[in-house]
Amino acid sequence: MDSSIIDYISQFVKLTDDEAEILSSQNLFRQYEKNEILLAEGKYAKVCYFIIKGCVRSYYIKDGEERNTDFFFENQTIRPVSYQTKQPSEYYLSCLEECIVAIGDEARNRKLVEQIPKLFSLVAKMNEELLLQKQLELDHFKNNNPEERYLNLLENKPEFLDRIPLYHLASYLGITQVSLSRIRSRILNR
Amino acid sequence: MDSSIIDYISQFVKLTDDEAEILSSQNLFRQYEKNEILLAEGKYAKVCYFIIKGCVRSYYIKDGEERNTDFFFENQTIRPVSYQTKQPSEYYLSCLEECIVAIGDEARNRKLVEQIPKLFSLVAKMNEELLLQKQLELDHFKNNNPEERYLNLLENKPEFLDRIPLYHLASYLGITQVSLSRIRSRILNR
DNA sequence: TTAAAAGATTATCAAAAGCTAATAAGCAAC
DNA sequence: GTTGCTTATTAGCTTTTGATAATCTTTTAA
Repeated sequence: MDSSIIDYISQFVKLTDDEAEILSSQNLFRQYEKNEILLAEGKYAKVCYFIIKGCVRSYYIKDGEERNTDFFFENQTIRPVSYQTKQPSEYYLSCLEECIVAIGDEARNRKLVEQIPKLFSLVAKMNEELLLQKQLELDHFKNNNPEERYLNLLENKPEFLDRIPLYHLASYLGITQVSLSRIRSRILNR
Repeated sequence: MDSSIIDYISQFVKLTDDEAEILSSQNLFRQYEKNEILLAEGKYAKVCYFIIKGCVRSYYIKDGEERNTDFFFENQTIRPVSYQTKQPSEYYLSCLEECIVAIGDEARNRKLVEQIPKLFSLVAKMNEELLLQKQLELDHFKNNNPEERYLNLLENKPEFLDRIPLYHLASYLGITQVSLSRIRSRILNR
């Protein structure tokens, strides 16, 4: 049994042995191939994900082109917008690498929170933190040009550069692949 | 007594008369002049705000220039990043107009949630919703050019155009004032 | 090992944004 | 009114990005 989830949650709240047992017995693991789709546009997200291993890419289609919005790695939770809104998803979730993922559907999640009430405030805390990060990310994006944003990525998320192809990073940075390539060469020749 | 807060909360959860009474008796109102600073960079945010009347601008300084991050109007809650993180604020909050604001410090807020427990899940719900909005806002910002972003503002937040000077909107749109002016004339002559 | 596919860079040209400065319009105070 | 201050537009020039196409490199699979 993989203990990633228990380890992850234990960073934030103390779990009793019973609670840890509940968690580890409840979780459902699945393996996905590279490029396999977890969630497609138009579908309803019935589940949340916790990545044990691998990398998941979130994107949507604008003018026929994929626009990447997020990349998720090990020990990250994916709670699709569609899971929250109960509306058809506007986003795709697709595996950038072969992935091992823990999956929780709504009934399972609700039952878990009933059995371990402290999970409720943990989720609230995590959402607060996520909200904060999104705010900072948006502010940064608005007030820095593409070159600054690329340098910021190099500095703060080097794993993105290691594991994600540049042509995917380009739309994540809000620019074209060609422009990103020019920025990189501009930085090199300086 | 102003009933904005009660009315606002009642949209989301049913309040008993007792609970409404607790809320309306607890709240502290303050009036601020135009251009008065609610929170300055480097200060600790000890309180949250709920705007009864007026408009508050959030900004920070980059390269000596003000960069606007948000504008808050009537019936909006401001929960400063610094209030959440307990770190000195990187943002300013300043009144764009004369304002009437309800203020709640941490002790008061905590006590309120104790007396009216359903407020806890309300706040959690609101944070979820805010997170969703920020995600959409960020995605939109990344994948639309300045002209599209301006048109989107016209379409979806016309009150911004009515109540906020263009030179403040420019940095909110991630461009210069001059560029915004060009975009506007480009749209007109078409 | 070789061919095909995927990923990255370079070149050219047009469109848009930044920078700076000048000008114009709107509005409040005297 | 007219003076000053704030807000908005316009102009000239430079830099950057977008669009498209061609080329080069790396990875994958036969």
